[in-house]
Amino acid sequence: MRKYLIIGELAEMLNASTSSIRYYEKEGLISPCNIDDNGYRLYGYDELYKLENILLFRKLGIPLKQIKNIIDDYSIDDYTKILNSSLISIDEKIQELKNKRKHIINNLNYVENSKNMKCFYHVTHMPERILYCLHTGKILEYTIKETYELMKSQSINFNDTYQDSYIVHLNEDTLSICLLKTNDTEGFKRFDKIILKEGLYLSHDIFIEDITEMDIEKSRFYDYIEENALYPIGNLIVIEKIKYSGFYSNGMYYTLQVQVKSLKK
Amino acid sequence: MRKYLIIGELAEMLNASTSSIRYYEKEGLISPCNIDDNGYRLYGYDELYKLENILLFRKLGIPLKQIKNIIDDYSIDDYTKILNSSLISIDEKIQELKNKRKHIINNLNYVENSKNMKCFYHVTHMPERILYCLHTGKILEYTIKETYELMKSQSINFNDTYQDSYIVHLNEDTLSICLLKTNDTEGFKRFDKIILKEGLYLSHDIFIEDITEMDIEKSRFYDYIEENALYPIGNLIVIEKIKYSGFYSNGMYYTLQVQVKSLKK
DNA sequence: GCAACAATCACGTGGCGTCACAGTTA
DNA sequence: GTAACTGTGACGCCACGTGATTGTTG
Repeated sequence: MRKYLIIGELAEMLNASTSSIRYYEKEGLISPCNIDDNGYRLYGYDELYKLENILLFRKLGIPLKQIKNIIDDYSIDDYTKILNSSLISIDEKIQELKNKRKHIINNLNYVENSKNMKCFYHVTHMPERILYCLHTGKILEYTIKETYELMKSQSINFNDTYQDSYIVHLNEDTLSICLLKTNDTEGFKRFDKIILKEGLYLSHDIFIEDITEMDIEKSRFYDYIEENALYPIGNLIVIEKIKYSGFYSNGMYYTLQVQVKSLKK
Repeated sequence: MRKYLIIGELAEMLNASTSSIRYYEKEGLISPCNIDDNGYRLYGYDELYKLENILLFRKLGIPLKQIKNIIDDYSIDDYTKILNSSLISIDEKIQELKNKRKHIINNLNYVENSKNMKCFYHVTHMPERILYCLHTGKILEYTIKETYELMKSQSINFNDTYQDSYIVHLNEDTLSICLLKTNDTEGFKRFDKIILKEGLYLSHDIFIEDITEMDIEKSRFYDYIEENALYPIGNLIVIEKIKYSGFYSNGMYYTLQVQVKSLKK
């Protein structure tokens, strides 16, 4: 019986492909311990364990050149260093994936809500939120170029407004571009802020294709408040959910919100 | 003032590169809403939101062709379907990364332990563990080819023995290839199993270059037991940690283990 | 005038996969 | 004989990045 493994057997043991093993050889990472009379590559335990480590590093996203360096002048310190650093990058990736997860779930919830939007009113307890007022003006009339210039002049990252936050309109006369955050955020401290107090809020999600529909929606919202005997406290908050207005819409998603005193107690 | 964005401005807003935007255009995913007199591409809000969604999908690892399909015949159902499926793949990725994390931490602990190996004896409480006996024979004399054939004939995945488990030697006369698992595992039920009872175990990690050193290590181990007035219960368990014997070794890592009755109480 | 943009086009990159063609094994 | 392997070498793939060359803007 043959003593060593041929390439396909090695590949099978480690769930690799023969072409990748040959590629690693071409790049100088691993070579067979022997060549059979028929020209076949032969591999032993050493190559098995070595290849397994190479595959581990590849799974960690480490490029072949770097793996080659690790192999070429191996030291325990380098080995642990690279494991430690990939531990960090794994943690970062996990965090990143969790954020994406949250983002997607928000998105899915929103789509779900928009299906049965008519009846979607809910009262929830909200933590204290902070509105950073970046600009006051009629944002809806802004061209994209003007929005861009505004954000640039204030050093605002579009992703900040897009990912975690919303653009909020306060009052009917003086619309403001605001960022809504639940934590006081370094880097936004230079802006005026308005605190939305912790408490019960009535929320209503809407989708409108033309801004003229907004008035109708607002009066519906207040009708609902009256019908359900809720007492509104303070101003109406209009949250513009740009992040949900992706490529499937010709309109915009908003959330109408107001703090309420619930009577049902 | 210009009304629309030029390519660099769009790229800046979304943290993309101009070359990727042009590439997306070449692939038919997005096109400017207008071309300026000078030939510059111009983009508006629609393109901004569309591109943002493209970038989101790219971040989720969805290939451009598939994104193009989503754009070309868009439906809410497809949109939610793809978000749901990437949710699943994100969860899988998170799980995979967590497993890698565990693997790396084990590895790091092992390297750390191997530094001060001489003094590394520890008594810990272990849960019930199950030994699946896959084969009985003198494993140490097996060629790699024989190991391969054995695993193949038993439909054992090398990764199973490698990732979560260890090869275990029971008794001195009848060495066995065993898989050590903490949960009863579907797919291994066909094998004989031995239960290692929950309880206190003395562990000792060793690294040996030649199997003849094993006897010395074993007697050292029993010396330690005697010196520290521990009562051994049952057989000595020799766990062969193939997964730590990567490309930095010419030998093999083992853990010697035995259940003990601690006198210090 | 000059730096920093824009445009187009061609080529390079990593980490393999795939294919053609010939020899080998079970 | 035949299917499934092995070998070598060349080319293809994705999602861009890079660089050359030319034109435009501020």
